[in-house]
Amino acid sequence: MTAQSQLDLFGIPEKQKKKPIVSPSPEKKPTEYPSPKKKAASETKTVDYHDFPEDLPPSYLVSVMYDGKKQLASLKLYEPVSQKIYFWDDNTGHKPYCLTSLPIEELEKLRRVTGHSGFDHFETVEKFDPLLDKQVTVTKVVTKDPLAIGGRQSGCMRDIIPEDYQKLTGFEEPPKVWESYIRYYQSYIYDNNLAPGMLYKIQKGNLVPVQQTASKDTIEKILSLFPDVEKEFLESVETWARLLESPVPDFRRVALDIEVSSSIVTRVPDPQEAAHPVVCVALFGSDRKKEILILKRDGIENGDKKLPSDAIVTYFDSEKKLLQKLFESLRDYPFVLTFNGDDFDLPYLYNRARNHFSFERNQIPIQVGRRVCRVSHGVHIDLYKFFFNRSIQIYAFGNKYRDITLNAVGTALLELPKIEFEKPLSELSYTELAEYNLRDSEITLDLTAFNDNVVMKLILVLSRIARMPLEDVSRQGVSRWIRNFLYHEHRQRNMLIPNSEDILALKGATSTKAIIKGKKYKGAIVVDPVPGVHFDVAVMDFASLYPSIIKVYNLGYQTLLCKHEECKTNKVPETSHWICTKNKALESLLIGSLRDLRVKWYKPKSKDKTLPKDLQSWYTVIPSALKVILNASYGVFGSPAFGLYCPPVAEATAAIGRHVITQTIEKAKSLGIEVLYGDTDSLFLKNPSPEQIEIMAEWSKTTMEMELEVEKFYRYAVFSSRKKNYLGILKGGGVDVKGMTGKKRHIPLYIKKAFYALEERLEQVQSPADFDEAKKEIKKIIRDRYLRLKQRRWGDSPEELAFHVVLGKPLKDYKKTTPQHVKAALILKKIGYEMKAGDLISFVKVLKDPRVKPVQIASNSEIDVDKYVAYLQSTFDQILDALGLDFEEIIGLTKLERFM
DNA sequence: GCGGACTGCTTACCT
DNA sequence: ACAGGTAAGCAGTCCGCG
Repeated sequence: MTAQSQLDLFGIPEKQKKKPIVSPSPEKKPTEYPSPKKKAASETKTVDYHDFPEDLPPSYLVSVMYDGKKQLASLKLYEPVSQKIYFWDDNTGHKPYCLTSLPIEELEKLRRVTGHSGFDHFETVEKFDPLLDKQVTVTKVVTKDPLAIGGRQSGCMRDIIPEDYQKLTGFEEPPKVWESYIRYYQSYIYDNNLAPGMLYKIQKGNLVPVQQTASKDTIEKILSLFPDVEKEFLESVETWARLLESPVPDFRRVALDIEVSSSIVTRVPDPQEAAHPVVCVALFGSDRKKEILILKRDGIENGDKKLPSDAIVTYFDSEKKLLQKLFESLRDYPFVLTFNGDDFDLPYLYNRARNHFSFERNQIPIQVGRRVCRVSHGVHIDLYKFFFNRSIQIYAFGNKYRDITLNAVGTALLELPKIEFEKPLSELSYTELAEYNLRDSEITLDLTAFNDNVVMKLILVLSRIARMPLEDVSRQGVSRWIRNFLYHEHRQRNMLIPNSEDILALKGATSTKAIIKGKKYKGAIVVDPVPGVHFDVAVMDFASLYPSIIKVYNLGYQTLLCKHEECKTNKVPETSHWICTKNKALESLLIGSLRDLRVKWYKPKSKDKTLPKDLQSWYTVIPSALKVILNASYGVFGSPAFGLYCPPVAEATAAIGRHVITQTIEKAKSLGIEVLYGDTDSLFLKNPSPEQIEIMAEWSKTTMEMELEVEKFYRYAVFSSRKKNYLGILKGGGVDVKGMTGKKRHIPLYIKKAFYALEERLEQVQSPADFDEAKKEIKKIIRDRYLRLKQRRWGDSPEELAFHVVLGKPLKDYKKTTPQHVKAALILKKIGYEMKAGDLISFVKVLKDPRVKPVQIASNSEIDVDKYVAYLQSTFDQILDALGLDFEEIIGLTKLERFM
């Protein structure tokens, strides 16, 4: 539950390694298989990258899609030796279907069903209904086409079965339809027990999974960590272990970035219209191959920028030829990376080519969808979407990047900033533009290549866990990942996948009252801190508290509020909910085994420095991926967007969490340990002895089955009376600052600098005796900053005084109030800036009326100094309280002056 | 007409 | 489109005040 961790994937960038296959357990290279016949990318108009080999050596399943023309599932496989994508079409005759409670005889009465152009046939099947807790007989309605099940048009099975049957019989309760919302290719993955990201081969035209014989030892080792567990739990661990211990390919890929000429500087060109020419394109390959395509234009200087000597630079007289060459180069790479390519680069290229140069569809290797753009010959990954993902941002990259722009993410993760120019892009020379363009593509590529390709590995491992194509897993959120792996497990066990609304109707009600207005249920406990400076503080926390609770307490939508009378006494504390004592919940089993695998195997592995480099890299990726999933595994149950949405599951988890921590606090007190603070799953203990710590850990394990461990020791910690707000100096150095204003991103740099100086000074303090001296210097730091403000000596421009606040929604949606950053944004809009949700607004506080001004147009003379003094005060009050200091006294106001 | 108490909105953060 | 809890600042409203 801790957000920060040594396990995040951020690190100093390394040179990308050249290695065909990175295998955690050394695999035989698949060279014994015949090499697939080569098919050169021809320059003719034919786009037939569908290469359907009879035999294919071990290849990674990277995507599954539905081919509407052929009406079947089509797979993309990445062969790591030739580094090409091959296609395989389903040959098993698998078809789309949904399930319904109506028997065949009744369904046959429904004309619109049997007469539907997409209708294929009915089958009677047995399933286990997890909501009714019994075997049921249902009818499988099989169709020729997924659209017949539940497309966007009306008249599909999902709608007409209940509608028409109700009309026919006049019954109040319409018959149920299940699994009609599942995408066909996902259904195909579930039914065939496929795992995207894993190795398959094609043998005499059939798809065959490749068994990983060499990883057997590792699997055995892992399983031996779980001695006395139930068979089902062990099987689950084994499945996860197989998915996670498989080798990883080297992804041959290219980053694409385009530049478009535009008349208005502050506006992004519309990709639908694609009205302006594509003037420059940069391609940056994982083989470090650089290609720059430049359109010749009137009046543009060549410029004197030196481009890299190994870059292939081509000038084009005609934009059409440029596009042709670009498409040809793109086809050479199985994986295409962009930053915002779904919404800009790819649709722009497609529409430009179609609308202005009459390209045929098959001449463009781009497929434009509503929200996603694919490349027809391979896999397109839009890194904007991936890095935008909150879970990835926080848990995988430890919140290292704040806003999601190529520059911000690039700077934070790569130390490779964008190239800046004083003039607008339209005025750049050819070589200047090319340099800029190439750098963007380089950043894009490196975002996936740094730290030994962690990002590619992360996407791969997530797609294995979630059973989703790489394209989807990189674009969708954690609730989809968790939903899909749970759906898959339902199918594997022949369980009916319940409709979300049925779960909600049966067990949707919560029974606690949230502290925050508008929330569904009560959450975690935050203990009031003991204000002051405390030396020798041990921070103990529960390892994955919520996943542990889900595991130990058997939580899941099936087991909460179950049907059995005899379970009703098995109450969740502080709620009216009960938990089943007869059956095991699927979520409990799966999340539990995943948690145990992370704690028992992957976390220790990640600290093992004796492993070879590539293995070390892999063993940092996996715990991060697991962390992302586990951290969200509780929250999704409280989210309506989640397919198995069940608020009582989330509510019970939080309630048990409160119970666990409350008991632990009581235990500490009974041992005579002072509890200084605690939040959700952590306890700050004042100077406990090693024995006391041991007793706490042991007690927690035996009485609650929860693992309580020391996370860190503070030499001393500083608390005010505020929750979620403290500063801790670690034993051995380093400062943790949590929740303090001085660290928040929106605060002006001018104030942050003072806060940082304070931090540095506090870090020097070794003992209570050192504080006297430190306090003196802290007073000086604050007084200096204050005086400089008063004397208006902050620099040539008010840059350092700017607040930086994100625009949370489109400007027009601020209806109830107009916050200051919105006022600033409105001014910017007036002078021609395009303002959209997610933009970071920088503004300063001024004396004149709207009291704020965008920093771009503000000058030193108009700054409202007193406002900044007030901010300085509130920022430092958070610390000064505890140190026994007073801001106003520090800046030289006497008690009397303050009173007045 | 104005100021203080209050509520609600908004953002950033913690676990 | 994972959750709830907390801090802070500001916008807007209501009420009392001869």
